[in-house]
Amino acid sequence: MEVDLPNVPGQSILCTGESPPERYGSFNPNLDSIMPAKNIPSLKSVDELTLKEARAEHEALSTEIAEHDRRYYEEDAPTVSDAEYDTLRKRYEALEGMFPELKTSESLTQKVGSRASEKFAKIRHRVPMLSLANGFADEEVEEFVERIRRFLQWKADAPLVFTAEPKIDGLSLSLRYEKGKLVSAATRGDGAEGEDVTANARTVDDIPHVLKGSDIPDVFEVRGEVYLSHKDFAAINERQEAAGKPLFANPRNAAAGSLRQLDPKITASRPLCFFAYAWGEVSKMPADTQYGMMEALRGFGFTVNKLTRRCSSIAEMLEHYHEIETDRANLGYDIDGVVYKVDDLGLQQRLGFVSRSPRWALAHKFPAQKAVTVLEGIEINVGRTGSLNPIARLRPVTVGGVVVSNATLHNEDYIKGIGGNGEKIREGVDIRIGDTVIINRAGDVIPKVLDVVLEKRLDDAKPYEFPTQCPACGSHAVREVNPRTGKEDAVRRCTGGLICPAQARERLKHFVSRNAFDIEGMGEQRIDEFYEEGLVQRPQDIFTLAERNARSLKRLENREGWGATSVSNLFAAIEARRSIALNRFIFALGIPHIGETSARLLARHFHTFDALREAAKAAADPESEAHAELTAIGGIGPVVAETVVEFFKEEHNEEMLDALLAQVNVEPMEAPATLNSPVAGKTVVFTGSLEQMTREEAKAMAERLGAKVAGSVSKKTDIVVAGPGAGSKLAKAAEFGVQVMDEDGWFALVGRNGS
DNA sequence: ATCCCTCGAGTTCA
DNA sequence: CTCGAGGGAT
Repeated sequence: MEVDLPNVPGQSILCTGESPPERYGSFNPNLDSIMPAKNIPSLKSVDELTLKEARAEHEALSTEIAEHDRRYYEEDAPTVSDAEYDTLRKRYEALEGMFPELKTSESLTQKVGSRASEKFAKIRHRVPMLSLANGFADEEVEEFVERIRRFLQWKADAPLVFTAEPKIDGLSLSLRYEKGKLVSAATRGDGAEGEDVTANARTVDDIPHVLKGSDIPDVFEVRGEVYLSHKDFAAINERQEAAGKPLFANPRNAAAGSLRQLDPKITASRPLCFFAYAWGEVSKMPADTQYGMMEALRGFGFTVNKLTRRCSSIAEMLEHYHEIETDRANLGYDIDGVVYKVDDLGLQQRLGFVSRSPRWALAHKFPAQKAVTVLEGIEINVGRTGSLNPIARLRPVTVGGVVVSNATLHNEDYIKGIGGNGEKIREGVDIRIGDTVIINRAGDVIPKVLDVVLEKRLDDAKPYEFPTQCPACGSHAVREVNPRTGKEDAVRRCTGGLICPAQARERLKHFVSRNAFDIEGMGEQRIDEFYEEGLVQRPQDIFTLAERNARSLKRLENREGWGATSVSNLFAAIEARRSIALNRFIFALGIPHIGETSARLLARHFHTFDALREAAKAAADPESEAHAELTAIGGIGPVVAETVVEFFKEEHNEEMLDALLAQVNVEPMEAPATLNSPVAGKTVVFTGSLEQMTREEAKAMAERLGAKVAGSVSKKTDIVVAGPGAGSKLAKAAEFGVQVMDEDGWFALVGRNGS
């Protein structure tokens, strides 16, 4: 058996030109983290065109768009993604905006029946649609309940009631009713913003157009799951087959496909069902428990799942879980687990959220489907940070309706059968090429090698030798030793740094990615090509591309598959990003350990890029004030500070920054919007034992109000909330003259529930 | 010194 | 979605 080490280890994922599926955003109350860059700045290159050029481009676009429209409407076979279509359309409109004489009666913008600029309009959820924490083992349910008891400081014998209901495997939908009438329906989308599928939702029998009953809140957002029964799924697939159309892999895909039909008539012909189980914005709550809400929903005319129960102990929860599991095959629709929720809505509110899921709910999933296949090879990809990432190449196998041919192997130790904190496969069992392996899809998504079938191991199978040289540049690849713990890092990294082409490409991909510069049309493939051809090798090259192209003989327009339009689209996308928010800019640099969150922390603290840069350079001396300032930022510790310092020390980076800053405008970050609360922007320290709330609750509450919560008192502290038994911190507060109050004082200041 | 949580950086397929 | 590691609390 041979190992195929690819020369070019970059990713092999296809770039469709469409932006990748939305990654989850952060669902903290402040949603700025997931907001796209503000308004798109003017398309600069349009106003540089002469009328003659504009006319030519306008005409070309007109033909192209008309053709896409025809394909879309008449053949139902579009050849471009919606995103690409939109770019064309926007450019077209921009041209007309600049040269109104182009706007004749022949213009596509003047004709009716033109395709809407996007398939579905977006709807912003007033209350984000969150995901649930999940677990597989019974113990995880116990931990979940324990965690809640601890958080609430609930005594062991104090009653705590949960609801338990099947977790439907469909699509989440949010329905908005105003004065009892259905006004809109939106898919979950990324949780913050979904697609408007109102017309389609109206065709679902289980979704009432008007709520029943008398005491109906003015605003009621009902959430639940759209799904297809097994019977209807089979019928739809029969019809698809008869019509020679591709079959749906599973009921969930079929339901998704049906709901996202542009023509509601098609949706109407698919017998979709809907279970209600949650809510978003509600002007007046009809009940104060989860179970009560379910009953209320039924009263309003919704279908709620019959298997919803109230449970008052872990034993009851598990019993109901196993009951549902036993019944699973007979339900007639797909479920993938059981959801537990704290019944009391007051307690739900107290429990609040951890990152992006509620602390008061857990999805207890059924064991994931497994499959057996053969490990045909191990490939090594090189990441942006130089990490050597092993990928299992598998003999293709179907797991849960999807064909899987790759899976991650995590790192060297995982292959060797040495477990870190996470699970190892099995004590002392390593993974070898040619092995028969068991895989599943973790959380039904990411394929993972679970175990090796040792009985089937080939006699000549040898332990896999993890490369100690970078497959891309040949540099040494090492596992650094963590100076604190004296332990080796789990990942082996290429030491090639700037000379490693794989790292350079990955850094570029990061730079243009959605949460960084977000340059549309700069996908994996295009970066790879441009890099290869020497057109774009460093971030700053992106912004001089158009200029160089204009001078060069080897023009982009002459490349195969490139027309004037694709080139002007790309340039327009680049121009649109010449101005960028500070936090995005910092994130885009790809400094190790600086992700979205830390980038925002730095942006908020320094306000301008120059300030950050100055501070980082001054912090080269670990004894300096600047160094202390860095580590004083909450969330930035010694390791992260050091990495930032190192980044700005590097001469190549200096050069890159100078070149880049000559090309782009980094918008200073304004001081965080002062929330309308008495503690907004203040730094609060809680000390002593708190009697009316737990520390965690206090912290969550203060942060909700826009305050920063610190652990120790300094001269930057604004308020110290001291309970009984407060000691040194109280003394410090006196020393610095910081305002001190007790819990009652705190509540008097901010109100009982923190609103 | 050790826990717990959050974050970053990697990952699949359609 | 997962892991490992950093940061902060204990």
